[in-house]
Amino acid sequence: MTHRDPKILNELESDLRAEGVRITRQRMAILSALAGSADHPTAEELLSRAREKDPSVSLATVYRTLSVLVESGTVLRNEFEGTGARFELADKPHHDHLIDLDTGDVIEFSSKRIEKLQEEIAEELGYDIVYHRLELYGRTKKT
Amino acid sequence: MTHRDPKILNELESDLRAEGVRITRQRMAILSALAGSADHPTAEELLSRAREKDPSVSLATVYRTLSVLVESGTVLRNEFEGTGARFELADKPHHDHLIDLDTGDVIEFSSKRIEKLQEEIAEELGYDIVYHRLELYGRTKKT
DNA sequence: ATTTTAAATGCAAATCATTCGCATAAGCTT
DNA sequence: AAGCTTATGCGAATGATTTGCATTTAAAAT
Repeated sequence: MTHRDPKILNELESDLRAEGVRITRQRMAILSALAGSADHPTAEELLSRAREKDPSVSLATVYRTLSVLVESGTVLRNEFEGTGARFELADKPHHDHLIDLDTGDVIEFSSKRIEKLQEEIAEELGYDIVYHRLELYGRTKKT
Repeated sequence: MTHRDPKILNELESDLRAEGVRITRQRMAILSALAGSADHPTAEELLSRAREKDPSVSLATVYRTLSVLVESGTVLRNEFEGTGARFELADKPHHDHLIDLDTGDVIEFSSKRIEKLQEEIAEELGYDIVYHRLELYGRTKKT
């Protein structure tokens, strides 16, 4: 039912333990809910998915856990237009997003060339890029 | 005191009238406050700047006016990280933004090549881009 | 210029997403 | 198993933005 090998969960858990992050029932429920998500869920969506594994999880804990996971670099927070923040596991190489305006679907893509150009632009302006955000909003081409 | 030729205000006004937008004292105060801003003010900042011209302006009206102006394509709304939305007059050619993480300064830039690559990527994914958002977050290079 | 009519305004209350305070519960160290 | 420290759930607080409503006002009609 999950779209990822469950092995990743154990890895994530030990990585987090190694960083001194306490592993609680709720945190594991949230983490596995996220690992089992093929989309980019909101905190609210993650809450209901996590509750399937542990009904005691509260929304506040989802937010607090996500903060911890984002701090540790385990999770990425995206703020697309419209909805609240959307989260994803940071276990894939860097990518940007294309959002389907009709369905809300989020498609991942990446472009070495765009990244390179961004660096060049920042360089010319005398800046070092710490991070960036690139989102394309569009609709499927009518053929 | 303004960084733009005031001529633009009259143009904006007649364009808006032509679109059937009612011109009120408050709307003019907000519009001219924005035209006189060299930065990317928030609604709150715009409120205090507009109040210098017309003290009767309220925050609700700033928001309502900005909505109208965004709808009409006169104003662009940006949602950078951290603060609330920031606005700018849509009288310049398209550009993206680099945000200085230390000062909050917003620098505009544009890259034909990046735009082109975005189009190509969307094309490959079967999409037409309606709009996009590209923001670089960084700090000045230590020399 | 005055009336008319639909739309804009100010104010305060309502939303929405997210955060926080606090008393209780539960990890992790020994 | 005991103790210390951090995490949790709950509900209240926050911050940005929106909305309902009674009142004012811009622009159209007279």
